[in-house]
Amino acid sequence: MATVAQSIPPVKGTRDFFPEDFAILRWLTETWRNTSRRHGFVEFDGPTLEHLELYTRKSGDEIVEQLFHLTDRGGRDLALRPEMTPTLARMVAARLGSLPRPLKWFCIPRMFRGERPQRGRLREFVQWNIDILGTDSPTADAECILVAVDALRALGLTRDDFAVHVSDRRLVAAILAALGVTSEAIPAAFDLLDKAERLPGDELARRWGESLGTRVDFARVWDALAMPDPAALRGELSKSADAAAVDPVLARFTAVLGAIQDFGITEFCKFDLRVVRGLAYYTGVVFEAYDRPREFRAILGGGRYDDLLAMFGGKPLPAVGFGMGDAVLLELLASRQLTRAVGLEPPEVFVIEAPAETGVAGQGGTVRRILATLRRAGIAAEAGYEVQAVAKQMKRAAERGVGHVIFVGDETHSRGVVAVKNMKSGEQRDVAVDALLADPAGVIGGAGGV
RNA sequence: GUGAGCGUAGCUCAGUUGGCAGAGCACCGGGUUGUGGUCCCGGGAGUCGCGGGUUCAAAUCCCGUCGCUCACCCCA
Repeated sequence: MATVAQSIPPVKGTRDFFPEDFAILRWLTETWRNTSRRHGFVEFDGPTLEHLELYTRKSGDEIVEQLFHLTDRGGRDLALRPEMTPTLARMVAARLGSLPRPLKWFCIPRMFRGERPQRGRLREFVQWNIDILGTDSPTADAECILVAVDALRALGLTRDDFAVHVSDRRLVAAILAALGVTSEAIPAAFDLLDKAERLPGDELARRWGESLGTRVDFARVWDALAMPDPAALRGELSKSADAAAVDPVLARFTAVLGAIQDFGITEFCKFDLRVVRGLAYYTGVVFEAYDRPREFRAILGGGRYDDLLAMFGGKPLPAVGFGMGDAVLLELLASRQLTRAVGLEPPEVFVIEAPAETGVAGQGGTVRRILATLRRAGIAAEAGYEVQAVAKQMKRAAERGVGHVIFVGDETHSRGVVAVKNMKSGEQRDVAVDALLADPAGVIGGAGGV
């Protein structure tokens, strides 16, 4: 019987959004959208389908295994977009000369990844992207963090729920260098630091030794990165020959922290050099937000990527931004019972047609005229398709939570009136059909407010 | 691609020395023919994931298979 549902379920890692589910997703995306606008960002979008090469050029061929790729009839290799940055880079590069800078753009695309789903990771998901392009100001770095914090607060999360861990790759690199990691080995070190908390200790030590040799002890590095504030860097770097080279980086990072302070979100942030991000293209400040108990994966991640745009557009363009996916965030919000729904609001008015006495004409036509007039006037109105017992229809109206019920029945036939009932107060009065049709907003408003 | 756990009604699940498949929620109907969410009564619904084996008898035991979940790989 229900064989389709059984034999053709949703594709693994994708989700059916029933109205009550979609209402939660809408709440989330509209909060993202409103937050973006408050902070001066404009929305853009690009195609869901892109040339495969757009992704392989930056990341190499191995990424093909991790995305959905297909071939069109002309033999072109295409991919469902697994990330937004290449599309953004192309669009910006196309109009680089004419766009006023800086650019503050956001988007809320659906994205796809061809991997096995697991907790907080799906094959189709929604990700909010915030990017500021064309400025290397430390204020822009801090502003991205401000936007992220503001959105999470708008969703109901507090300083007890999450923290943004702020770091800078160049500072981490300086510490690694001071501890003896060669510059060639730094990318591999970043990669392992990014995985450090997910890998078992022995596996981590094995890979560390494999990539970096045994001369530099991982535990030593890990401890050094736990320093509580940037000032401690000087002590850590005192032995290093080129400690002075770090000063400009440190000064800029301090400026970012100062801007965070000015924005009033210091209590939501945490200095944490153990955050480096897995991607190779970050060039400076990087940050990730986590729930405080660290029960879930990272809620968001981002940072400065000053060299990436040049790879696509030819001309360099400094940039900073972050991405925040819906999967982990919705799990966190659900665990705090903070999820809300928008778009499921009940209609303001429910029109009930009472069964007519024998010999009296039905009032279906009047019901339909009232419905259409109310809706034209901007008042959401509903009615059943069949005439049922009034008690039954009242039950439906009450369950849906409508504000007003309009009764259409024999009095409508005999006296030209309907009864308008305010469901909250219980107050009910007769209103001429003509008056209702002439001024629906006045009647409904007058019956007890919208 | 690797490893572990789990598959019984739409949902959450119960169902052990193998013996006729159940509960709650949800849904639908009714509670004396024109006004409320509670409450009462009733109803539909499942090839117990699928296939094979053992047995007089399998949701239950054995083998296989598919699916889901979680972890790993990867993390944009």
